[in-house]
Amino acid sequence: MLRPAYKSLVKTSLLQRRLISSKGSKLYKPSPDSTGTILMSEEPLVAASSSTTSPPSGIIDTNDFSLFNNNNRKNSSSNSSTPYQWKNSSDLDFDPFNKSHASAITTMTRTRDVMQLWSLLEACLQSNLMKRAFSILESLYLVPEHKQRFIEDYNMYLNAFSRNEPNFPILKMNEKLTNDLETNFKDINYNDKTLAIMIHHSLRFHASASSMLLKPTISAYFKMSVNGIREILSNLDILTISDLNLLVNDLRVISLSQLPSSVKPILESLAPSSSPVNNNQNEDGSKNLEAENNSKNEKNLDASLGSMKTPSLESLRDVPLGGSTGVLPKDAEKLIAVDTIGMRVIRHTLLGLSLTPEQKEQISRFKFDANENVLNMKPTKDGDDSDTSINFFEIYNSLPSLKEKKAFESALNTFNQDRQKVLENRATEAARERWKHDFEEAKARGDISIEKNLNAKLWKWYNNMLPLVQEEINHCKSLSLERPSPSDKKHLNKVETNRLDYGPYLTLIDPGKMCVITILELLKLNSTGGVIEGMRTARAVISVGKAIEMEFRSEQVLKSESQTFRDVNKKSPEFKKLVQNAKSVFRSSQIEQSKILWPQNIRAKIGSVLISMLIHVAKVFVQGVDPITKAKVHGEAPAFAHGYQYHNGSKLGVLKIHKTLIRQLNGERLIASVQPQLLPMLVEPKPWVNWRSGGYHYTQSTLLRTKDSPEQVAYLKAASDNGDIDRVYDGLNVLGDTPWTVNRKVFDVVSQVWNRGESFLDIPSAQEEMVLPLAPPRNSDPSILRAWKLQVKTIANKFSSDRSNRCDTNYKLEIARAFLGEKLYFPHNLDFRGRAYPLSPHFNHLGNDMSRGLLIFWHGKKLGPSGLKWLKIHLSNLFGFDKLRLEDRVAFTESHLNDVKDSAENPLSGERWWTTADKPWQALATCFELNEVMKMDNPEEFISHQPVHQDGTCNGLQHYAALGGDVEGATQVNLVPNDKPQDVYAHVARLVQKRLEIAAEKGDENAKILKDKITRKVVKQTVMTNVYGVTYVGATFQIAKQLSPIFDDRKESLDYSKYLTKHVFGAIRELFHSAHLIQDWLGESAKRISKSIRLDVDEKSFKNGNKPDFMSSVIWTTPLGLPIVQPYREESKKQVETNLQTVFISDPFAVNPVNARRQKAGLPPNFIHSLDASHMLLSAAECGKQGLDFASVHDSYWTHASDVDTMNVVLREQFIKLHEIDLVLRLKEEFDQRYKNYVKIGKIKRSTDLAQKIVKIRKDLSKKLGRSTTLADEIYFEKKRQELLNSQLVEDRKVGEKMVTTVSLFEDVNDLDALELENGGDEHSGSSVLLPLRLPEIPPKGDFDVTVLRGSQYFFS
Amino acid sequence: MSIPIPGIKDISKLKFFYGFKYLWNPTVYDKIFDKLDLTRTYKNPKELKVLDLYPGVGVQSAIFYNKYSPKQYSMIEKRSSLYKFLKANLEDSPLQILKKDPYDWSTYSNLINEERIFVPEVQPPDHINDTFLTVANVTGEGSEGLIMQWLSCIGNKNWLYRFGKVKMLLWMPSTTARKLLARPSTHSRSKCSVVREGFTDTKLVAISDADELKGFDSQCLEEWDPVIFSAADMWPTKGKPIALVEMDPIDFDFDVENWDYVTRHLMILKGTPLSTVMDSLGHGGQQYFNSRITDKSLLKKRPLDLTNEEFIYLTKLFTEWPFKPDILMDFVDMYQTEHSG
DNA sequence: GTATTCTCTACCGACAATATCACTAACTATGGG
DNA sequence: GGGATAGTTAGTGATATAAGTAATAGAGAATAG
Repeated sequence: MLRPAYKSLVKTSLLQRRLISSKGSKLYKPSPDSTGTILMSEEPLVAASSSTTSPPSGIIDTNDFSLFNNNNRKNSSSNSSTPYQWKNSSDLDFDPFNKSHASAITTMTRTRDVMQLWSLLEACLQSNLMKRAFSILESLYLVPEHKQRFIEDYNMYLNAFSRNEPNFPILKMNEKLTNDLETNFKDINYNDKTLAIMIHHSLRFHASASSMLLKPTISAYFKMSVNGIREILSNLDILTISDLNLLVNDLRVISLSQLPSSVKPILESLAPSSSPVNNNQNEDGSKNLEAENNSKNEKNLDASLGSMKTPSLESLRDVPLGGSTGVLPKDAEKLIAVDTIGMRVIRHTLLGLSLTPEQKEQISRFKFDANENVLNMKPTKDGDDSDTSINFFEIYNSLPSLKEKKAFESALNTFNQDRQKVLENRATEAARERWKHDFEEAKARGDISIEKNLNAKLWKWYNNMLPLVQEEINHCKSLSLERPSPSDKKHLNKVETNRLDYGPYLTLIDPGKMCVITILELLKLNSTGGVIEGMRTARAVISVGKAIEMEFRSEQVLKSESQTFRDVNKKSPEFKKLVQNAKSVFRSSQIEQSKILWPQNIRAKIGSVLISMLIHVAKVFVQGVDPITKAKVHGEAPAFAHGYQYHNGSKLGVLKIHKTLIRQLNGERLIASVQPQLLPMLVEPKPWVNWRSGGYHYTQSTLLRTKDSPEQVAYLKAASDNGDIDRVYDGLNVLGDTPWTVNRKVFDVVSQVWNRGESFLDIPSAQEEMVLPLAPPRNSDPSILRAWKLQVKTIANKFSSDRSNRCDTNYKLEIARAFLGEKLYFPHNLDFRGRAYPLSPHFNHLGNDMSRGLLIFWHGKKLGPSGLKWLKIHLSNLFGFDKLRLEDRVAFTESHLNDVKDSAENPLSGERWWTTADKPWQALATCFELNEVMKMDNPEEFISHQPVHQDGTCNGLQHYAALGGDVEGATQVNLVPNDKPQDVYAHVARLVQKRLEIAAEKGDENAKILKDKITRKVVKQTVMTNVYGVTYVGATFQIAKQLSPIFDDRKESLDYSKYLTKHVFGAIRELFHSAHLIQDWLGESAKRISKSIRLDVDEKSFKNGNKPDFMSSVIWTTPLGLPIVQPYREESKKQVETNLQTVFISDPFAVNPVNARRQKAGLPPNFIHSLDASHMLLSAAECGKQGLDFASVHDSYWTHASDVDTMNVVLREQFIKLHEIDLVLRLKEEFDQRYKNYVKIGKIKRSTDLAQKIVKIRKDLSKKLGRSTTLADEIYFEKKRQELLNSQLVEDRKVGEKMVTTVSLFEDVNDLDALELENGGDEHSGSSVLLPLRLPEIPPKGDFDVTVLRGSQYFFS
Repeated sequence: MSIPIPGIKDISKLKFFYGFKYLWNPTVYDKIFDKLDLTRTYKNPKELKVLDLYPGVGVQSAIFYNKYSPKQYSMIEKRSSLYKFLKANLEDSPLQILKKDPYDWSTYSNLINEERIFVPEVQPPDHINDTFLTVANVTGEGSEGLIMQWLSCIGNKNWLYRFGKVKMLLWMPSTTARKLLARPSTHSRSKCSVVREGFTDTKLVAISDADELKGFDSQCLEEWDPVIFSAADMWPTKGKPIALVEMDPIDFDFDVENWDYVTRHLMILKGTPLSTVMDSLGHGGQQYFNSRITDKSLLKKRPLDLTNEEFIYLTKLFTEWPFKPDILMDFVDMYQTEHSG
């Protein structure tokens, strides 16, 4: 049958029409009259005004939930302590807390340009392209909205200028500043940072050419201070420690107390033994500044320093003062390696512990040099490991006393701090070194070895690529020098024009590093994106670009860090700690400052330039057969090739990797290509203190994984700056602080299996070639040819997915190997709903069963009285028996003790009982422990490292039941105490069975056939996904998959599935009726919100006066204060030209209408997930407080066996706390408040009075305007009215009150629902009008008392 | 006895189908059949069997039958309303109406092999089959793929082309006709026009919009001298213009699979000269072809400029390439499913 | 005012079509007064 | 030197691409009328 056209043709054309719809393009050039407020994207799009005016109140700032205790729905809205922070502030602005939609449209347009300029400015300054930088400044100056923040950009420039021209005399510098600010940038005033730069410059100039002017000049600058001297001094990114030392100890123009607290201890220790004379003198003058200057960071540091002992003067006496300021380090890398002090001390500390002679021997031999011992990444043969590295975990475990353990950990931590730094900063160099090493070794053995050894080959590529990159950089540099102004593009060919775009960025990073990164990225991307032997070009260029940017960022942090602290030589570990701490605070602030991200198109361009160079140089030796002579032919071919593939008529750019290389990659250990910056950490992650500071030390990450949505960032930043989400940080920091180590026993088993190359559990086997069926003759029937093609495709896809699967396992394994015996941490951040994920990809506890099996807690805890029981239960759970009574689960394990023993002692050669588990690797890990326990006389003394899980039974439904107060639902998901756990899936299966039986009796054929085939498994997935709003069609597929083994015919199986799905849906709806009411309410609310219009939307943005673009996304606040913004909007993608091809990437700055459908479908699951995330974070924080090691996989909470009881209490209490108030009601109130003055388009009966009045207004208006009115006009007038009503002037308000608009008419209407016509009602006489947005009434709450779950042992089990 | 031809009044009552259009004006049909001069090929129309795919309302079918009175005239129409319409109009006529799906390959094997309702004669490839003619209307917007598949069937000598060189009279959107008939070095030159060149001798017979002619090669137009009619002569009158082409299979002798790969990949960068574009055929392609192409002026051409002869030449070189890529693996897997219960 | 046409298709982590041509606005260069 | 005009180019929008619609089909929303 001919298919309708829309599927293929119209679909694409529509997509295209949308992406190029006039909106997107017009935004680049905002109309000159659009004068929005200043809202750059890094500025709070959310009410800056409200956060400053409204006192922190409500749930966000209160540390307990007492304010939540209002269980009475009717009362709570009038309660003065409202649950959301913004309620108090709504009197200023007519809608104070949401500037993101409408204003964004006018302001974001320019934001985009500014962002691009910024990023270019930063790049130019780093590359010392001062002229071009200055011209960018001039452009930025012209953006009116940007004026307020312009001084920051100027400071950036001035600082670079000073750095570039250290010998620019003090007076001349002053002249320049004056000139710039008085003539070039008239409207701009300096700030304290400007002064800091001037002071720094003066000091430096003085150091090389001593000047009489120094002291008076500096004093003058201090006097010019805008916000006080402390403010100037807080610019640690400008003023170095030696600057401060000069100021405090030599020139004595300032006192110690004026310094930022993070560096005070250092300066104190640097001071001459007689305390500074002028301490008191200045203190008075700066006292009033102290209060306002206390930034959060300082507070934080104070806390951490408070517990630290200040170093005695004794130990610091020989620290040289940073007297000479010398030339700036051009090459920051050199500075990195210096940091090896104190390692002897560590060794001494360690040797002082009770160790076996072997351990002592090991430690004496071990070089405590972070640079040489980053991780065990050397591709040595198995078994060699012990020679070069230490198993810290074993030593730690063998230490007898707690005291010694503490000492050991402390020493290890000091060592690891350095290693972490190296790991994050020097990893590319490490890779390069390894390649070189292997190359030289191979070379000694002859040419063939080089070809055989992957690393040697990479070294060759690297060497060939490097000159190309250098040449390109030179091109870029000379081009930039020739053409300082970016707009001056004449006489340039295409290549050069492009070069002008990416040049400033490309020159930022060491060419060698870029080569390494490019090579590593491409190897990593092998077999991704559905490409058989290669990857998608688009993905490749962006990944490389991103990796380069990431490298740049961490280099930046490192550079400024070493500049500020460069004169501080560390002698004692105590002092070192001091510096380490000051540095970490410093890093936080630095990372935070680097606000500018490279534009996506730049990333793509850079990536493509590098990749095309690699393609050019990377060669492999290949063998082939000459088709004519049949002779074997050898030759050299490019390792990578750029080409295209089609999919459904769409082109797809691909980078193919040569078969030869692929084969080699499959046999290699891939550790060399893991992105080193994102490995697990060796030390505790930097705690989260604000939205973009936390996690890795040098690598920037943000708290939330935003989907390129400025809106999300804006709300997050506002909340973060407001201090509203500190409790989120608390929970997240607990997760990050849990130390882990690799389970050596499990690792050994995995490793054995892996090396055999056979398929085992979910590890696919290592296949060399795929076997394809013989092609049918060409003139066979088309259907036969097609079937064969399909077959080939399926086989190839299976092959390819197996390979990428194996590759993934390879990564996991190699990371695990690298961390054998190490103490490791997983820094976490959140997805946009607030769920926590580890930042490090590949290998973490959220991974598959194998990853989880490979991880155990670093800390061991004695099993104690209940630990053994939980360990046994855990094993039973892992075998899938998680719906038995606890005692039955214990019994299960006890009945299999022999199997446990066999599994632990002969995991591969024995009966392999463990492989029959649901989660075999974790089961194996547990068997290992249980087997050890059984050897003990007193099991309670056994020290356990195994995480034991407690999982919520259908956690989503648990939250729904609590929300709806639904007794029946609550019972089903174990919120109600019961002597045995309820099994939802089994129960649904029974219900379906019952329905089928009834239907069968009525003679339903389908029911007769299906009725005995309903198992728990058939319905499980559908019940689970039902919470996520699975559709009828989707569920049918799921069920069909389960049913397919029963029916031979696929078509038949699908037909039955369709039938069955109806019953399953019916059964679920019946069982969780209340949950569905809430789901429906959430969906309906989301729909209405995303179809609503903000009044202050620029009425000009109505293209068609009656059809506005809907811009409001659904936004809410979690109980922890985290603002959630659903990011679902229409996509707008653009083609961006790169060296290789154009790539199609989304434009992150475009402001697009919301995708109402996704908003609606997403709210129910997202809201629930935001709640389970809150529950988890609350539990994490509390567990952390109680000293537990805690980890989680969303709704599965992990801790030591001995602590399970404690954790169980905590998580129940937190759940109760969470649900003590009516969260649905709270959500509705928040919506009502947030979307207060929004309107929607609806229909009312034309015959009503109201409709008549509206018609009259329209008529009058139409006469006045001389044209027919539109809804846009009505919005305009209503907006005017609202403005008047909110005016400061009484007269205005009076005018506003008298004003009648089509919207104001509805103010007197109480029952909007009665008035409004439903869609498609049989009334033909409805007329479209603007109605105030009203949300549906929330469904009634049942009687379930959430506190009863205190007693439910199967709530989580 | 002649078969009644449905008039515009009758057919305009039917709703339309995704851009499916047809000429209804009998006078234009007269011109078209004059132009086609089918008796040149079918010397003895009484022996002719005609397979009419998507006959629509059957205007053309009726006119054809009245003109030539073939031995068998079978219409295959799946769409219910049209099928009913045909049934009602041609109830007692010798025209055969079958409610089958022309899109489905199995329709033909049933018709020919199993049910033996329509059994054409196999004829040797030295001439156009003179007892079997296919007529089709594939003017629907989404059905271009079907035409392309039929074309590739000519290359495979399967489907209806196992009966020899079977002529086809094919209605299609004029944009499709333009693509198919594009000559080298023209904007519209694309892979499918190379395919057309490789497997068929195709002529434009009629077109519904004079404006459309500017998209075609003027020299060819002179030769074809197509019948031009107006939008008013077709139904529905609005919508994109349509064209009728006459498609005769020709002899060819080259490695179709490799040729397919080479043309497909080269035509992606159809504006890039062969001196740089060959790398997109596989690892080291440029180097290899540089060494093999003797006529260096060929390297200056763009894929767009190449005749099929030249593509065949490149294909020959390609098949002789020791390191040529696996042409079977030329696809991506977009739908890896993850997550199971 | 209804009927046809189009668009999805369970949430999150997650990760993406591209080449070419026509057209236009904006800018550059030119040659003549 | 100024203004007009031809020529150039950057940027955007439109369209074609492959060729059994991936396994699938019915509901609900958007749009045309």
